[in-house]
Amino acid sequence: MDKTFKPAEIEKRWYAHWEESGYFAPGGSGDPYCIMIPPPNVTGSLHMGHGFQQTLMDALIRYHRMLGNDTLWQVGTDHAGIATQMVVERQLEAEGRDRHELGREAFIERVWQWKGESGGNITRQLRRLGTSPDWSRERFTMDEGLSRAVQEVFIRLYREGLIYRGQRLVNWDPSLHTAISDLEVIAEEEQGHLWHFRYPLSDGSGHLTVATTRPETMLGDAAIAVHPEDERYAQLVGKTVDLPLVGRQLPIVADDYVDRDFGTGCVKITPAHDFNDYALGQRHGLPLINILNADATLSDAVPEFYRGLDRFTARERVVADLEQLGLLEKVEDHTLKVPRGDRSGVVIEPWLTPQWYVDAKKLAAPAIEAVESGAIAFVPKQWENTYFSWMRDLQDWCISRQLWWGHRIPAWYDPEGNVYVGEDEASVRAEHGLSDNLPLHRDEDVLDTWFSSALWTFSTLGWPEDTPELARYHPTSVLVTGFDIIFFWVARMIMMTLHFRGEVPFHTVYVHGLVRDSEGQKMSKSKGNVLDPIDLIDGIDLEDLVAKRTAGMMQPRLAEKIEKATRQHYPEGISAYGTDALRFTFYSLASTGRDIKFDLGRIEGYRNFCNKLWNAARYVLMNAEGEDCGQDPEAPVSYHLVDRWIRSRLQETIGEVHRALDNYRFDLAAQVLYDFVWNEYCDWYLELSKVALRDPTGDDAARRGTRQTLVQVLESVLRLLHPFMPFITEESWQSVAPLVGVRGATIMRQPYPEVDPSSVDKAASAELEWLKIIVLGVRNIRGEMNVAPGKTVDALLRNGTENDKKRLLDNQTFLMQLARLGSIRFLADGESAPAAATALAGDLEIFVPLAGLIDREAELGRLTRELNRIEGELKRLRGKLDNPGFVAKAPAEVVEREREKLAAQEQAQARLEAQRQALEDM
RNA sequence: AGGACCAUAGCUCAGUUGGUUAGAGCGCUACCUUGACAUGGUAGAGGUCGCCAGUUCGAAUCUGGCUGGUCCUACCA
Repeated sequence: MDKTFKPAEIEKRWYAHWEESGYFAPGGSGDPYCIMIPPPNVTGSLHMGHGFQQTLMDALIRYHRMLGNDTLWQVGTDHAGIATQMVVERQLEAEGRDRHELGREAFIERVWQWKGESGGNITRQLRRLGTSPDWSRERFTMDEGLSRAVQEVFIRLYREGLIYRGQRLVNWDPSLHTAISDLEVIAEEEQGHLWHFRYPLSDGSGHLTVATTRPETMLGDAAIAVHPEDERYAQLVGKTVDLPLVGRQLPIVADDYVDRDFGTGCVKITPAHDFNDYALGQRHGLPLINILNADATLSDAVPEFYRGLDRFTARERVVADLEQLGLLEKVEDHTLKVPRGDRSGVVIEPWLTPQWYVDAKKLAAPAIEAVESGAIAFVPKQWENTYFSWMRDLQDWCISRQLWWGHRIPAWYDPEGNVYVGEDEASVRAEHGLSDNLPLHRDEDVLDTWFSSALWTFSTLGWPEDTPELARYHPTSVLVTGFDIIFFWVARMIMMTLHFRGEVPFHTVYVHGLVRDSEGQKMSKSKGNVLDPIDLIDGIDLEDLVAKRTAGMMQPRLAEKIEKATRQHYPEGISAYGTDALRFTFYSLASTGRDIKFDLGRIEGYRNFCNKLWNAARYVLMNAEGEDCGQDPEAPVSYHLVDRWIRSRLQETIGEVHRALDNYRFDLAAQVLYDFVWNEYCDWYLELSKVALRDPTGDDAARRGTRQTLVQVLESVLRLLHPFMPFITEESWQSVAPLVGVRGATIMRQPYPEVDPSSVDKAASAELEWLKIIVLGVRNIRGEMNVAPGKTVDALLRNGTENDKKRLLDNQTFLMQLARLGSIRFLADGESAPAAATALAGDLEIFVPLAGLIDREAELGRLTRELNRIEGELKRLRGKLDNPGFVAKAPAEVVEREREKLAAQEQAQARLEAQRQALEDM
């Protein structure tokens, strides 16, 4: 074994072996346990959020697999309609072509081809994380089976009246030429202007002033609205104004939507280009004047002069023309929220188009009920509120997209515009008795990607077929997801699954935080602060990292800034930490918080932890291989105190890990394991074992017991750690397991450790605590007195009980080795203590004689500091116990505990005070 | 505007139903290459738990208010 842990080689070797051996497939006779992967976007590459999420799921899966559950982790990707189409369109653009030139069929062919070449990227990366999904069942939302499920769902919802086609305002992306959902629109504050225009009253009696942030929309104005109780305008309601530049007469209407205090209190109403205006228009029967084409140029509905202009050019033109006419009253700077498409980044237009909708309100009621009743539980629970607030105010879901890549809507139109929904053209004709010469054309649109993702839990298991997998693994056990897609995906899955399966998609939704950089900033390409989990595993040098982060940057200034920041943050690049260290870091950060700040310092610490574990295994193997470790059940074995102690502590650790994992507290599990391995097993037990194994007075049974304990505890620890650090545990386990008499092809399929109550040993714990206090007391003296580590000191004990005396007898060798003592003994009756440094272990006093190596003044200082601390403690305790309310009302055992503390502190004070006197008198 | 969440050591975070001397890792200081490990060991410094009230015998923990920060939803043209 190497002196340091080298992850790269063993990771590749073990992963290939696991996958080839089929260890990831379901199996086991226990209850089914199933997780559906939130399908990553097929165009994507692995980012820290994926890494984090996959790692959490893998721990759950490996844990349950080892618990004996029949474990299915369903893996796959989604087709990401817009994103994927954009990628391929950009490729075409680079070739100087576009998709229209290619035609729909050839274009889709091209997308499939691209998917075949690059779609495996993300799954390759998932493998690097050591995840253990059942790759043989990998699915893609555009697969034949899943497409069938999508079609089936669409047709059935249509027939049930839950899908309908309607013409209304949607969020239109003028660069992608498609509708997008509310959730794909990001509205952020930007600097703009508020233009004030005068609209002359038709009767010539003056004008009204309206304010707008989007002047070009005035060409589509249909009315002016004022507040019904606004006295300034009351007499104008019912009159009309002349719309400048257009000449149309607009009615003045009263509506309490208007805010009297904003601007002039008069609002121009453009029903075809604003969601609020649309609603107002409906109330007042106003016409919809659609002034935009699909690409956001002005349509034929505007005066000829403006037709075909881009919306922003038209804006300048309209402002200039109104100014010319003297109708521009003023322009103010104004901050407003501008809606932009999260993919394209362009300003989104509310636009009037025919689209398909799901009647979400009807589907929502049972979905709300499922969470209220506890059939589905969110962890942490607070996310249920987020879910409810979204569900209670649900809008109908626009599911059509004007794209080519996706599930094409199974609807056909005849020349009259009648719609027929069905599996294919032939069945539509047959069902509706349409003659063969009636021309039908299929709807051009595809469905929102989330429509197919909403079916994910059951479509991946074979629905609408009645498969055995569906019966066995559905409902699934837990969904692991980020809070950012509770609306997007979780809610829709619940609605669809309840409707089509009559059961919930999963029992638990575990909501994790979002990974951010060390300053809490969201990681994004444009900020240049993204970390690729693979780079943390393999390492990357500075130049490559800079190149990677600035690649494809449109703005050179931004690239420069990113380069500078990167060079500052990672002057040495990033070193290779390995998968296990990365994973353990993710677990340790997975607390209940919403933000996960990823700090390189943490991963370095856990890389060191891997190395610690590695070296602990090295030590154990060096001492156990080729030796008698008690594999033979006939050989007599006796356990020394230290063995009984570590075995007992192991049981507590096992219990805590179970509790933590059952509550999705990966951070606590990681903490408990780290603490046990490093601070107990390595720091104390391994050191104690050295003493035990070298003890010339020990017998074979005892040495056998210690070796057996060394290997058994390590072997258990490896199994405990395996769900978190799969590679290092597998590699070590292969060498360690035979020493405990276990042989197995893989640790993956070994049972997870369970608490063995018979190994819990309170007495051993107490005695070892005693040993530790003495060792730490002497070490503290040595440390503070600057005694050279190589030098031994002597220790004298006084005032011990019979128990202390017995313990000394039993543990003398351990004390001497661990505290580097030359001798240790009790003072004889009547023997006076020499000038010494003092430590206390309860009643027991420990003296380390000064005898030339300890500084009297330094010891006086040390005693004084300790006495001051005790003084503070006494004050606190006396204050508490002098309070009659406390003594009367607090539970008796609490009062008793405080009294004991007080007595102990008083005694410590007396002892140390006496010692100080003694030193001062010298 | 409404709602949610957060505020604990220099940094990143734990702290279970109120009772601990408030913990961990990283960082910091001193000493040490001792036979598993310098990706290490030993010892140490460092916190009036954001602020103010209240409930209680007792508050980091419960309640209210304030301040600061993050996010979500809805948006005023």
